Amino acid sequence: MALQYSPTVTQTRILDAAEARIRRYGYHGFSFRDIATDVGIRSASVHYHFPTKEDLGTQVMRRYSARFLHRLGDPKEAAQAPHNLLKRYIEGFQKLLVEDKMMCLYGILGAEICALPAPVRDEVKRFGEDHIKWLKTVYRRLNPGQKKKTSKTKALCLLASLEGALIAARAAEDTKYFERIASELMRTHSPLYTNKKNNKVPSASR
Amino acid sequence: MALQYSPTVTQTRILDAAEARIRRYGYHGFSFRDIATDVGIRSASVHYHFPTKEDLGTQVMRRYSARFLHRLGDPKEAAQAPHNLLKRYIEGFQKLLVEDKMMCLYGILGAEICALPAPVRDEVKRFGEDHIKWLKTVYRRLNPGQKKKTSKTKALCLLASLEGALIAARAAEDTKYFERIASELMRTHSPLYTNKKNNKVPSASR
DNA sequence: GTCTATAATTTGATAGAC
DNA sequence: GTCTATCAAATTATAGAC
Repeated sequence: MALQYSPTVTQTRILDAAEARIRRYGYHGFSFRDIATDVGIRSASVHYHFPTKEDLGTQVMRRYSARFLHRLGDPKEAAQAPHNLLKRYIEGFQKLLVEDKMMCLYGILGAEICALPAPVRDEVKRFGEDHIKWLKTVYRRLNPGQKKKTSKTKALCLLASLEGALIAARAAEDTKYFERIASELMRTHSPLYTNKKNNKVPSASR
Repeated sequence: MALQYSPTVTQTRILDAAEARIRRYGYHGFSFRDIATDVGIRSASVHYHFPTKEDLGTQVMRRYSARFLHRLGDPKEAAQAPHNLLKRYIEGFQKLLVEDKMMCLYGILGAEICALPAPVRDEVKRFGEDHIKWLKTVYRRLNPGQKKKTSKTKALCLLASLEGALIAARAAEDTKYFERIASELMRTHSPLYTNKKNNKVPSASR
């Protein structure tokens, strides 16, 4: 399959355009002609790089997942306090909304999961698995005493809350909706944090 | 606009089919011919009842919202303890997943909000407003001392978490994902509840 | 690699007979 | 109210010239 190693400039621009389209309108909300127009080529040229829509969708989701995970970094990195990793995680979602002004691919493709070709569906599924694993690791560090199952449940809760928060904020056309949920999540999920604007970490209370 | 008072049998069957299609595949994932096949008529007959796709989508969302709110009941009903109302609320979402095996319309249409005609978008937005208002009222009853803003934030959190939980559970093809999030939400949002299977209410501890 | 041209299908929507 | 027939546009995708 294409793009296993290094995408060309045109391929990158096609992936960028397709990602933006999907994150706004969903998998069935864009066409090859749309992408062609965005990039400034013809739709046949898009097909040259990505033979089918299924191929393009799969590559878009795969690149998105890899980039997201890369930005998150290693959840076991000793230099990073676990609550800072959680903070970074939540801020990552906030950037999707505020900077990109788009949905998360996992959220929008996950919602229409039944409508997706199997390879795209598999990539969406994998995004979820990867994030739950990453978060589970962070929660284990944050609270080493608790059961593994509890860490996973908390991971699930955070991922679900953030995806839902993106949807609610976009439906209400109010970014603050996301921010209020994010604050509450920081408060709930990381007991070291207060809900005031105090990002400093107390020694080790509670 | 149609359906203001009483839909005919055929109109109801069209709305049922359209709702099921949208909740699985999204707004752009169904056609008038799909609906016609589901109902057993021709696509021109569907257009007779709902002239445009925008009309159909709007009516589907409007009926869904009204039905959901009706099932929730009055959030101020004195006979219902507020934590029971929250429990009912969460169980309502669980039924969408387990019985219907579909998304919530707010979740799937909210995700692709940019791709929707304005009238449909307005109905989606209204669903969110109605639910946040309903939940806010319940949280106010549950904790009369807290700020109004806090109640609204909690309402936002619950709605977002449940929508995200539906997405995560469906993407992972594992209903238990939803159940684990739901349990955690009951624990977090209603301090009277333990996370054990104990639905009885203690007198007034904490 | 990108183009023109086009095939094959599907889409939302309408006209008019019954 | 449902049908047949049809339209115009859009869709995914391919063939072949440059």
